[in-house]
Amino acid sequence: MRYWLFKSEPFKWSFEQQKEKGEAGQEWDGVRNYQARNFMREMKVGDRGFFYHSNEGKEVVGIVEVVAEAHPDSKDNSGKWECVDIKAVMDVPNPVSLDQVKDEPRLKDMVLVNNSRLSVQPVEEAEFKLVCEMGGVDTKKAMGG
DNA sequence: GCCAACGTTGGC
DNA sequence: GCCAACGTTGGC
Repeated sequence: MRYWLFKSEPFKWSFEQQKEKGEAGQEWDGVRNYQARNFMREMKVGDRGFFYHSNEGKEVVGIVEVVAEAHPDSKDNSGKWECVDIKAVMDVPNPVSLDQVKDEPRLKDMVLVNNSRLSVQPVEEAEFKLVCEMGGVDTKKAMGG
């Protein structure tokens, strides 16, 4: 089991919209970055991730789960790009802001802090757990245990 | 709205 | 294959 972070501008695709898709989940399409694509290729069904709102909010607002492994992006004609499907698992009761992440020394190595432009990122297990705790999330449930 | 950081493109 | 120019992202 690995952990990830999915970034989206809320006025393009918000966690609210993600939740409306329910158990079936939704393609995480539109990623046009090789690094991000390669991370998606590494994802397995059942992996958990954060749903992060960039630009507006700048906070971790939800927990998601990978429900389909990398497959061609249905919105792409070039054949180069792939995406996974994810579903919403639960809200983060107290969304964890970028400022909070930056203020926490134990999170200084998070990709979110060091490579803020990458839209799909890996998250270390310890980082995932800590952010869950900061957000008031039931850690066991969030981490699939 | 600005601009730094980064990734991609294209001329050579 | 290098690198300058350009476009995009995202924090501020």
